[in-house]
Amino acid sequence: MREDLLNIVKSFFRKNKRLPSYSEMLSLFGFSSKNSVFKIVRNWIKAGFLKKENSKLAPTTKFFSLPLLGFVRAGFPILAEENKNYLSLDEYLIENPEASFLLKVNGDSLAGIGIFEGDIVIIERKTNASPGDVVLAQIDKEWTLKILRKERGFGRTFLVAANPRYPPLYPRFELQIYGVVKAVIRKFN
Amino acid sequence: MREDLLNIVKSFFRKNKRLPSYSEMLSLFGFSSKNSVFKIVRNWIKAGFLKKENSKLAPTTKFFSLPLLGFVRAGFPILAEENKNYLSLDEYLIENPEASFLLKVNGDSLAGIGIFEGDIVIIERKTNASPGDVVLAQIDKEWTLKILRKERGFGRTFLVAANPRYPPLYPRFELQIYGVVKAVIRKFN
DNA sequence: TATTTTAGTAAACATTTGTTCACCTTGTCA
DNA sequence: TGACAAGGTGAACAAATGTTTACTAAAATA
Repeated sequence: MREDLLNIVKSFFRKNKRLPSYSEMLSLFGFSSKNSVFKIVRNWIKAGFLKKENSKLAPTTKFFSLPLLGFVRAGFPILAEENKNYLSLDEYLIENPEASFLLKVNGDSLAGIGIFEGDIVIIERKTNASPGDVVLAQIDKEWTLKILRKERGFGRTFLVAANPRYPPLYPRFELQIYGVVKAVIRKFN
Repeated sequence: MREDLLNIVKSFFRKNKRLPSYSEMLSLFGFSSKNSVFKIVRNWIKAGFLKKENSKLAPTTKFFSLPLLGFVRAGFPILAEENKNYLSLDEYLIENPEASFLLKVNGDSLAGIGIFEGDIVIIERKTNASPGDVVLAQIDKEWTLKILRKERGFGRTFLVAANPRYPPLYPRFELQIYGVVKAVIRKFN
């Protein structure tokens, strides 16, 4: 399956954001006949790393994905080839790219749910949200990132932090929701 | 700048994992001369969304990126066009794709540093790590995800949780580091 | 208003693309 | 041992690609 050659293609894509043409692979691989490339590519298509529609080559999701492991139980991760799952982060995290943006978090008001200063949250623009959602909102003209709550009965909506040091925020005049947090990411080091 | 047409191209790329050819853009845009496409693409290249090397078209990082906002201070997010930053998640999160894999977390032993059950961590394969790193390790043949610590002086290395309910783990025989956690991601809902 | 720039059409073209065919070598395995 | 699939070379080719040139209409600008 020439995993080595596939890695060459992967790093070419990483660098150039496109697949190499057959002639380019020719020199990348050090071969001298386009047909060898043709046959190798055919295998990758069969294996599901690449695909072709009307003779235009493109990667598949699998091409970009990292293996996803899981623990069977406290003890052993599933490493077996057949149990591997693959996940492409971009696709996993961003469902609606047109309406999404990122926000760098500051403050520790959401520390209780594991959102810390410096984390990046993925926010999807929308003006409605459900109780429990983490929302980017404007409360009485002041921007903030908090958890949305609703009073029992036909209650008002208000905002709470996930940190006992911050009191709940009840809007004096209006509470305008701007987007909801779909994911958090944090990089170490 | 025809942002609308660029969005068509973006969603084409999202779906097909490649850029459309000029003829394909022709029908995507509803134009009837390849030259109009040529000129539009030329503008996108000038604007930094696409690039070209020896007449092969490819996206740039900016093409994939989401706008990254930040709070100036408690109060207002930077929304101004000129202050926008862009970030491509895949590139940001995975520095070394060949050596990286994902692991679904279970247990709450790292809850103190905001790593919860169900989160996904990005692990980079390596056998050495520094104290303070979150590591995937085998301690006396048992796999675990913990924080690496080193005793003062010329001390032994051992593992600790980020949760008072779990005691530190000193290896009886050996502590084998398998990789270090570079990032965490958590999806809501 | 007159003038320049921008966005589009239409046709022509060299280059490059992916594909196919015939052939050769090598290692696998029955 | 013999057969056969797999991996490679080399040449040939139709189709599609990106580019160029000339021309037009509309919009921006002075």
